Amino acid sequence: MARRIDVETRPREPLSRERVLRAALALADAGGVESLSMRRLAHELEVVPMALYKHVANKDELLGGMIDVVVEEIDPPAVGAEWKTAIRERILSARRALLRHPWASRVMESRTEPTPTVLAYMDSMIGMFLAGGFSIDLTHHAMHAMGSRLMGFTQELFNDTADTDAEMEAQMWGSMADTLPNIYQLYLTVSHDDASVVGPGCDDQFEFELALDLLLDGLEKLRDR
Amino acid sequence: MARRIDVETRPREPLSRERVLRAALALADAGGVESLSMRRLAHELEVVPMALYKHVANKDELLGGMIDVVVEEIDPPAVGAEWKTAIRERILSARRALLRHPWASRVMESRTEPTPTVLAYMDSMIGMFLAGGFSIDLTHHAMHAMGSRLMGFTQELFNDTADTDAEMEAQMWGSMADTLPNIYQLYLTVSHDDASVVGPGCDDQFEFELALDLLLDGLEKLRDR
DNA sequence: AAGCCTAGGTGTACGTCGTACACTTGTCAA
DNA sequence: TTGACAAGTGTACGACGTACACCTAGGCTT
Repeated sequence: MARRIDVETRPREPLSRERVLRAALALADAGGVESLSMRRLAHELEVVPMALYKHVANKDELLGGMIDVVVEEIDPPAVGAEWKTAIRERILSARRALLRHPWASRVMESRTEPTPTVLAYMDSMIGMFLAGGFSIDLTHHAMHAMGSRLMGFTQELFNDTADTDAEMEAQMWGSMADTLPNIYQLYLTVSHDDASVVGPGCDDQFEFELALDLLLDGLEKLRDR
Repeated sequence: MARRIDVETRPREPLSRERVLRAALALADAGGVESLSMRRLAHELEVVPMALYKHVANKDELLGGMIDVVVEEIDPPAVGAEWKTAIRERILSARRALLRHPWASRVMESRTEPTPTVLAYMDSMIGMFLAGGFSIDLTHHAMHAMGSRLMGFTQELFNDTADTDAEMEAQMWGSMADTLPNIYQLYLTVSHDDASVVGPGCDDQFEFELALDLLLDGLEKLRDR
């Protein structure tokens, strides 16, 4: 009887919480969060599913850890800058992190409890408002008014990234002229705007900054009143 | 051999899409959306799981139908009112509908494609901005800036309705004084504010209206420029 | 009256999921 | 040498959504 041959010569570096998180990030980045299962993740790491549970309590904690990684990618507050530009820049940095990991906003929304890392981010944001001369009460209102936009969330209802085939889409727009005249009108004007647009004729970055500035300017007026 | 006795005398009214939706709404209202499964829903209707599929294509379509029911609860636009109060009132009505069905916002966020009912609501919202004298372009920006708030979404990051036991909470706040000083400070001032508050010392309705007015006032300024 | 179509409800089965629990194995301290 | 402990394994369970074949009762055509 032949003895077992080591078909796998490399000793396979051991798992670790960090390695698990990295692989989970990669999986979610590549295929969306719905393609991230404990079993698939284990498979990716060439390990049996239950091995993950030695490094992560359960799937929920895994998701929390993944969010922490994303939040930690957000730049620290700029030093010495005026409050508004400092907050603005930080939120734009958060948005960049979120765009790098499109699954993150959905995951955050689906969770009920914030992780300590997220709390720390919120705490630092509160500090930025206070440092900008906002009273405690007004800072409180500001945090609520900004809401998830503080984390760079776009807060759009539907990300129109769904790629339907062109034919069906054309037919849809055709029938829309009668049933949804206003949306149709909007679509017409937007689609032949200037060329500095993303996707279906609409610059998401511009829209985000516009809404952000609307809020920040409004808050500033409240502060100075 | 005794013939089978009808132990079930009432003929059990037949299923229908509407009956399925109503039962699904009830289930989600009662126990949250995570307690809504096709199997449980079928059980509630005293029917075998697969029977549902004669009235609903699949679970996703069921969720879409549930959202439609919620959206249809939103009041129609007030006639003859000024644009800002009309939009304001309608959004507040949407918020009331959402508070009646707390699962609805999460479900909407998790979907990629809007239902025709939701599209109709958006269309009518666009119409309200146009009727208020907004240009097409500015209306477009307004719709983006309002985002999911148009549907009454609160856009808070974490709904602090999680009821942890008091002891753990007290301990948490204790350690927080050092690690999260700003959140702690906010908590201190908010918790002994005036008594016109809801829940943990914070009037969600007030915060929602404040943020809403911030945006509407800002948009109005853009329009008049 | 006879036959048949069809809408609506049933039963069984498959593949996937998260994870509990008992086990082996490899490593290092005493 | 022992024996504790951390890390990985194997098996199993109860959910889940839903494909597919089947039954059955009512109403229509002939």
